[in-house]
Amino acid sequence: MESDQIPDVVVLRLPLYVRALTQLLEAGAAVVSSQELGSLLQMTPAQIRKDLSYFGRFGKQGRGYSVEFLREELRRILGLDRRWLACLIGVGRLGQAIINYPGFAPEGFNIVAAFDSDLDQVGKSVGGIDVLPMSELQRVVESEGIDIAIVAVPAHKAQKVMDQLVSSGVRGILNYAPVAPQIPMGIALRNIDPVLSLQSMTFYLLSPPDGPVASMPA
Amino acid sequence: MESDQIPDVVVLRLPLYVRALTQLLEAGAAVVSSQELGSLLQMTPAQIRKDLSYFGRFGKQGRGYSVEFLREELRRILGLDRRWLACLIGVGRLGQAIINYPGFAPEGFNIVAAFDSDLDQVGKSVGGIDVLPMSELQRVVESEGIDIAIVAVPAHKAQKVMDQLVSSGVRGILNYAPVAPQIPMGIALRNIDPVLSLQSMTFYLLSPPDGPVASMPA
DNA sequence: TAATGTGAAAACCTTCACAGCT
DNA sequence: AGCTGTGAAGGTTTTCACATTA
Repeated sequence: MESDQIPDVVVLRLPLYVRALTQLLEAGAAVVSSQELGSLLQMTPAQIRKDLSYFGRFGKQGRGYSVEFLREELRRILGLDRRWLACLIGVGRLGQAIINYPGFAPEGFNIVAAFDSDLDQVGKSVGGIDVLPMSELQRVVESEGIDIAIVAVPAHKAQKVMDQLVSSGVRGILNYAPVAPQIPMGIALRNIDPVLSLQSMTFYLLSPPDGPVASMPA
Repeated sequence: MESDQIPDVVVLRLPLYVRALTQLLEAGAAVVSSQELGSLLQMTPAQIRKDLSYFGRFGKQGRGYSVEFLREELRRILGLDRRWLACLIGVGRLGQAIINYPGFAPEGFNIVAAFDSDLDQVGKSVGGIDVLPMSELQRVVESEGIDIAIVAVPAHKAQKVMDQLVSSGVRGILNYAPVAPQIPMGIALRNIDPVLSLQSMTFYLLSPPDGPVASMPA
């Protein structure tokens, strides 16, 4: 065995810490305690300290954490200190909204290619990117060094696209199609599904609970 | 004390079951076992049976579950057997994509009003819906009986909007802004944040694990 | 026979509480 | 004096395994 496996839930929380630390940095804070960070994110200080302890010892006892240092470390751990190239599959309405979404590039995620199986779309330019046919997928993924694919195709085409992506060499998939894709081990998958979010939310709208109602932002 | 509290993770999975059952129904399946459902969703049969057992006894021993019956029951439990009215806050690029997204209405989620604090946007029609000023929020939420708000405003405006929504009487919030909102207990909150999803995914792209890499589709 | 429903066990995650460092 | 880092405790979720029943 090598180093202990990091719980998935912990990895899901690290980007939240990075975001909070970025805010603090912009606000001019030099040091932060787990207490403060916790109240900012509505989490317990103990959870934050425990999460960080999986990766090292970043704080100074009696003082807290250097905002800038901790932020840098977490960004390095998550691989956010470099650029990631992504391609988009499907340039319908949703795909176009994704390619024009201004939130990806500033965070280091660059959409550098777009594909569509509809030959009427191929050749068009969407958000400044030429739409290529699916037959070009593997070649472009390899030549450009694309790591991530963003899938915005109709549900009934999603599994086939996933299969093509996996064999093209993409290593991570951000899936917007409302399906539960079958993906081999070793490929990272994240699903974005607002309908699913609403459908679990309504449970709590029917029978308001006593306790707090919230969700992991993921 | 009344009936035992249902774990949140269980509620998050119910819509997945509903979706799989809908597919099975369309494929003409009359009966399904937890085994089959599990392989469709890449979950263990035991987990599915346990999840369902929180709500009742829906199966027949030796046979499995009636696809149609189980689907109906789960839809009733989640409150999906009725319409839900939603309003949209923020009609920028993202907001327009949301209002034009064709996936909500067929699932019973109807966006019936849109608001924006930018008075240049007010009065326009987006996706067939008139954009109203924020000052109209409370009146419209009450008169139309709106339960859910979808937030698509810039990060720096999000918390203020949340506060307005809470006092307007909305009971659930689907948040697309990249922030961790402070919300009082009793309001249901779901966050949609593709950047956060990518930022946790890259961890696994750096150091490919031995185990499977996946995420709750939420 | 075949698959559910469920207590009990195991695994996992969060919180506690305090030793130890600055 | 104050806050981290962390074993241990506590709580929650998943998995097991089998009695039960159609």
